[in-house]
Amino acid sequence: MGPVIGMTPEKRAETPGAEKVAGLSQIYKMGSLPEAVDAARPKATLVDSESADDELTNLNWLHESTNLLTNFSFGSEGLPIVSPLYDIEGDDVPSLGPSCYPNPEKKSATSKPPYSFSLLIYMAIEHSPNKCLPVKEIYSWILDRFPYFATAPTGWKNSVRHNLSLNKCFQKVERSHGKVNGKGSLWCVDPEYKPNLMQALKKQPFSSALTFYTPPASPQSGSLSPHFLSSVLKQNQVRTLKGEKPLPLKTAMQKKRSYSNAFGHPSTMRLQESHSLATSIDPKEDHNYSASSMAAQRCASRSSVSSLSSVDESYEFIPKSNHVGSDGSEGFHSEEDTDVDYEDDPLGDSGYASQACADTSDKGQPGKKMRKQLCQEIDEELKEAAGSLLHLAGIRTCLGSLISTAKTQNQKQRRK
DNA sequence: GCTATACTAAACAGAG
DNA sequence: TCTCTGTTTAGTATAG
Repeated sequence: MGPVIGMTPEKRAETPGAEKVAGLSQIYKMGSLPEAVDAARPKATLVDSESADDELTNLNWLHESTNLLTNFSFGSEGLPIVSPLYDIEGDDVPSLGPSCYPNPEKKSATSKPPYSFSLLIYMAIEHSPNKCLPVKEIYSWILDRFPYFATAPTGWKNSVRHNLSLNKCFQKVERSHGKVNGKGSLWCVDPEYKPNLMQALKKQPFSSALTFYTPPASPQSGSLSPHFLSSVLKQNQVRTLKGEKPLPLKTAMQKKRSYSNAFGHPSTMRLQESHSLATSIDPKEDHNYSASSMAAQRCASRSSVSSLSSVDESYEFIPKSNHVGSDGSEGFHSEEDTDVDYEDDPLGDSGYASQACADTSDKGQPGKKMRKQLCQEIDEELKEAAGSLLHLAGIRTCLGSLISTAKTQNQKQRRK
């Protein structure tokens, strides 16, 4: 069984038929949804695929979805877009507005939402432009979408925090340490568990939340993985120690792309990275949420934070001497320059990084323009990276399921 | 009855 | 000091 991904939140929910206003057309459009399920397919493929994709076997939740994806798509790569979900639901729901969210929940303002807290948090985070939110923004989002909580006892906030802390689907990403504004950390969805959450959402009476899924910013960005990011980070740390200029992320990406072009198809590289990401998690990891496994969970959870947080860490490893503002050299800015004020711009399109940049550019220091430009560049890189992480999670799941399916079919053919 | 999952409450510490 | 955030523990409810 998976982590706390909304197993039976609506069991006690007071809004049973709460309308399937799901934006299925959005799901249809969004392409690389790995959670598509063909209910008609027999279960068992995972067993067969064990040797081929070991890391999948540690995800017990996948046993429920071994019928995943006979139909799926990499929307951005020109493959046919077929959404079994769409078929299953059998609905032709009108496309949603720009917000991508129909607000079905508001129909039952006084009723308890049929989602578990983990799903609510997931939706909130996914709905944010940067796929990262501080707790306060998560509260706000939930309050906005589910007015029920406005009148509910404040204990729900405690539950939200409790969930964030305990549920390893969520990763804490430290904000910069400049401590100008904003308490606490940002919370992101661990890409590794994104499919789990999507799966859980799909199991909800109405899976409107699936419409939150957003494809990566660009096809190219699919080549960025947490491992890649952290490797760039490490390289730069070494370079910094050596007194060299840090390698900008974009440069590293270019090098990587040229490498993948030379030695294989880029998509292959992506999949390899995806695999490495997956294998970074202990196969024996306990995914339960029970008290007996809390400690193990916490270990696993905390260890998995590093991959994602490396994006954020990239702000921190540059010594002040290398700072752009001081010598005009390129590179990442130091942590003191990256403070975020979420109160002023709670994750607008500018996002975390750009907000940080705005802060830095207002201090009237030399190299202002250059810094601003660099900040924008970094902002774009981070956005790409964020999109890539999500994309990789989907690709990995798709691949695993495809392998499983192919193996099963092979075996069936051999038996014949 | 047992187990797993989810929710709630409470206490506590640290930071702003 | 107060509030917010994050962590931890304990207890309860529900479903399988």
